[in-house]
Amino acid sequence: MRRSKLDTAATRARIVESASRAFRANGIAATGLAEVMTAANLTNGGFYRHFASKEALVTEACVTALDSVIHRLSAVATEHGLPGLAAYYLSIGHRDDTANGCPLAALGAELPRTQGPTRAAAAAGLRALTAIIAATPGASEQSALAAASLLIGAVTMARAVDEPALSDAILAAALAGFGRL
Amino acid sequence: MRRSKLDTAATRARIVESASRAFRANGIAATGLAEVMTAANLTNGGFYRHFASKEALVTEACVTALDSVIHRLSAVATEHGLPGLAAYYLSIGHRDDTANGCPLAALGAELPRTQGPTRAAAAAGLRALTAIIAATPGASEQSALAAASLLIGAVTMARAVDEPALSDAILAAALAGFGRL
DNA sequence: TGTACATCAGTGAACGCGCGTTCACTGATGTAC
DNA sequence: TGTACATCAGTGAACGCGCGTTCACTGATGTAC
Repeated sequence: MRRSKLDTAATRARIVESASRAFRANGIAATGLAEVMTAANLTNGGFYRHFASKEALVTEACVTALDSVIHRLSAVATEHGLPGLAAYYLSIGHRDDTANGCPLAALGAELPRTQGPTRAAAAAGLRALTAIIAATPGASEQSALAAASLLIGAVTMARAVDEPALSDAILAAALAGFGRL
Repeated sequence: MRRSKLDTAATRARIVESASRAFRANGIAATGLAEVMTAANLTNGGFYRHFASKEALVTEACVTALDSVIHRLSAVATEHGLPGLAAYYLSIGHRDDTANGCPLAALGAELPRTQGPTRAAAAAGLRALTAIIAATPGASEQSALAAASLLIGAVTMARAVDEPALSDAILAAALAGFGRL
């Protein structure tokens, strides 16, 4: 039955939230809408009251995930400086919590195959991450872009390999390398 | 009808080759076996004469792609040194030819969700890339691991964003940063 | 070396299944008077 | 402010479709004598 505007907005937010975690954890193509809706305590059918298509949800889920992660990273950088930001991004906790981590690292290879708005959001997210890194006396925009790429590549690879020692070594090497960029 | 052992081996290689390109170009989850078989000039049904499952093909396709790319990168490094290697990996040509490029950059985010053998192959590939970079007087294993992560992250992001200027800037920034690692 | 037969690569149709999407229906919410 | 009715969020079943996989069949290849 019909719900209040407040309830409707809350439901929509719950779908986006659940999708944003599922996409990061299992990939966009491998995540079904039924799975997302079930995780949000809803049934399939209601989906299209909130979104025009799966792609529209993908865009919103990416935007939301990026907003949340950028906000968190920004707070860490303010409190602990650039070394703290790198340590946080390259932490074992971040590596092991793909579902709540940076979507650029979780979905990187899938982003080229998403639609325009999603890719634009990804670009904005990368710019934002770069801006956080560049907001330091002496840091150039260019070196910040390289540093951001290093963070994303390292976490992606740390998750890809199946040898714990190598995975840890990637994070440690990237942390050391981050200071040199 | 039955084929000669030579023909059979050639067919199998054709399937692996076609799969290795399709997986890199479109992702593993988004690539169907029918698509792979059609690209290899075969029909669906024959697939299981050569492979036990899609996952088995994924592993072989990754191994093959990694072998070929590592071999190419090794040759470039021998001929043009480390700067040449970085310039090659971070080239616009590599960025724009995902189907024939490095599978670590093309499939990075999908690798955590593949089976053991595929992830082991990815780890071996990353080690091989790191070894090529570390095979330079004065280069440490650790900085090579960070450098490899930078290359992979940069190409992944250069493909993800939809703004050509930003994409080019990522590659340029990574090339400059590579020298500092 | 020649013959008879078993093997098996490849075809093309079919299997069950889960996908994204649609729809008729319910009943509380929101709106118009 | 109270009433009558239109709206629409959510349900649950169904749609067509393409997926990975299986299978009966064909006929050239490989093998055994």
